[in-house]
Amino acid sequence: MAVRMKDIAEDLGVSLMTVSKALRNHSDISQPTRDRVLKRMRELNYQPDWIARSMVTRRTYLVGLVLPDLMHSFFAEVAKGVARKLQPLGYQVVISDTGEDGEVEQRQVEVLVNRKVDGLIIASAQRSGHLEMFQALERSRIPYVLIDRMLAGAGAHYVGVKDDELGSLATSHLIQQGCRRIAHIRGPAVATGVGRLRGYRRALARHGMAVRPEYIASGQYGDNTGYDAMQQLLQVDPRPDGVFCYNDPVAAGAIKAILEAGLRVPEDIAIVGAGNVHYSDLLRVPLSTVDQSSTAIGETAAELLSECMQSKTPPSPKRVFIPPRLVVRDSSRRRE
Amino acid sequence: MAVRMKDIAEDLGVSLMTVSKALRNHSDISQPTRDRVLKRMRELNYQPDWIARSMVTRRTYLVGLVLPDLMHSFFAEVAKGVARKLQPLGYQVVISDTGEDGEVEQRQVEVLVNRKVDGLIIASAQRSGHLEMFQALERSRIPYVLIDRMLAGAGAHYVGVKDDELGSLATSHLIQQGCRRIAHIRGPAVATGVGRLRGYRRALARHGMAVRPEYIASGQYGDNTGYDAMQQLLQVDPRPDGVFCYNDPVAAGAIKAILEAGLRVPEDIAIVGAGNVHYSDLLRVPLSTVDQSSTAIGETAAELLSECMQSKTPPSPKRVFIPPRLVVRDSSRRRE
DNA sequence: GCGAGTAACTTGAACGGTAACTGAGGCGCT
DNA sequence: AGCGCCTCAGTTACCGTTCAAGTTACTCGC
Repeated sequence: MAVRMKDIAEDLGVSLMTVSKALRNHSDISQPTRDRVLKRMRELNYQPDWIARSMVTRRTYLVGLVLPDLMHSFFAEVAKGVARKLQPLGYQVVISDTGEDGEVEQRQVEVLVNRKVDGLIIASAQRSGHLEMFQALERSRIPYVLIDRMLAGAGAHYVGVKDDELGSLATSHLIQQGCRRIAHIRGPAVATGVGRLRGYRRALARHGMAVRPEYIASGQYGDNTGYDAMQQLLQVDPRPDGVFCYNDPVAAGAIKAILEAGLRVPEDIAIVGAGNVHYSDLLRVPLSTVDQSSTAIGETAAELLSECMQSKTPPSPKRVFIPPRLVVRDSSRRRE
Repeated sequence: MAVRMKDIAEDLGVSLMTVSKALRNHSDISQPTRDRVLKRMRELNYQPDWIARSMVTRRTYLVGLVLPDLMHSFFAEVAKGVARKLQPLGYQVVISDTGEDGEVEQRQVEVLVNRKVDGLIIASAQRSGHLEMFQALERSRIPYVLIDRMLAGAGAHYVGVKDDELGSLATSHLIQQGCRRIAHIRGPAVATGVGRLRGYRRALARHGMAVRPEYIASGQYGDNTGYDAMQQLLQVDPRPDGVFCYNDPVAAGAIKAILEAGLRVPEDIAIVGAGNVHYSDLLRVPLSTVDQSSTAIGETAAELLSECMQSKTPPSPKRVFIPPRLVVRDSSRRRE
């Protein structure tokens, strides 16, 4: 089997503790001894046993990353950001895809807590108001950072954009492009969905435009719901001339519906999405969108979490807002 | 702190071992005692400590999933398939994104082996011929399954498509659609790239068409390389009228280049990709592609691996080939 | 020349489990 | 009565590490 510290100790005729100290370059050991030990370790290719170590240190160097949907490239990008920051620090990332299901999420978080991960990063699929999971999390004393979707509840760390700002930015852009009948395909009743809707409303109000309920269609997360929602909007009279979509997949679906109806994007209807997924530029009509700096979100969350995991006392809740950034492509360009 | 078996034992006035046996419903325990123990466990919400258990059982219930790029939705889909199969069995999946870098991959695999994962699923970014990593893996006795990219080397388990078959299928399709000057944007020198190229060659040969070196452009993995490669191909005289692209992102980039050059897809140039990524239908031109059943690959690999992890004796290497399936969309439809 | 101080190493007890024995009774059989 | 066997529970010994608390042996000041 693998080499253990004991083997090296016996081999060198020193005690186990000496080896252990040398390994972790503890202070009270002489340079010659330290060298002898380290040399032998290298020779035997000794690899410390994480499990045994975890057992006594109570740290696993495992971090849980709980995401609603890995196939949504926004989250895949976040995951990359998280891993990139955390791996150099010696952490491994356990990714869990909840399929946008709050209950699955809750179970997964339980499992991860049970596994004694050192920390968690969560883009929660919990509906607003459902906070049991977080109360349980608080009790477990495991530090966690929320990303993308903020929950009103307890003062948790958060990294993401302000969704109302995002919604407002996208909507204002459509107004500036000359759209006058602006619709919104809203997302589900999670924080992001609600916030973006609020931003949409606010932007309209600020420009003195009325919010027409029939211009607010319910989507969910994916492209087919965007397709369906858009078909409904096309029935409304007068037809909208601009649509702010909850996210890019929804927007892509909406564009498909518009083109199939024989209309043009952006001439007849301008479209803005959100997320700036990496293939936005390759869609039927290159998609205008609001960039959320997904990689930065992942990296920042990872940094914040690693701070929390270092300090013994839980630092006061921090909220990092990443400014949303408009990326204009063809789908909304109506004026030069 | 958390409840331990010891607490329950003392609480009930039985020995620790009794509790342990009851928990794992070992045979030599009476029903009444078992019930008493289990009841108390539930009351105290006892959660076995994975780490302590791993320490002695030498199993971690962790599985490593090593992928070249999570943002390529093909791999994200595979990951979902793997997780879906493995989580119900009590395994957690540790995902590692190697960024298509063989060295990073090697380090990551080392880390995972070191962490004593129970098994590995790998879509390797190793260039063909570089087998050190796998030799080391064999030595570690940790079961592993290769996916997507087969390596000629040792008899490892494999799940994926036959890439030459895939290449041949795509190329034949272009021929059937009436293309006569068929180019290929090839992938890197990993198994998939090589195999698809071979299939392309074979299909041309079978139809008595010559393979023209200037029709084979070097791409890599991503859409921008597809874009660049296509621009080169557009310079060739005579211009190709059909292109089989290494994968969907490459194909998407190629389409962008063609449209920007003022040509039409598929009328001037027909395009086929591979992978059937979920947004294929939403691209500039809905993309014809070869489906590789990514989810099925993930699930099958997971099943195969869990078999290996169960049986004490390493089962003989199995290769599961998933038949590639042509999905025709607009980008290659030239005949009704 | 003696106690205090210190540098360098050792000891023993966890950490929370599991596995392989060991042992106490009860029962049926000769 | 004595033997073996079965059922159920308890004992003991780890698993590989870390940590707090020793134990040496040597230096130093007075």
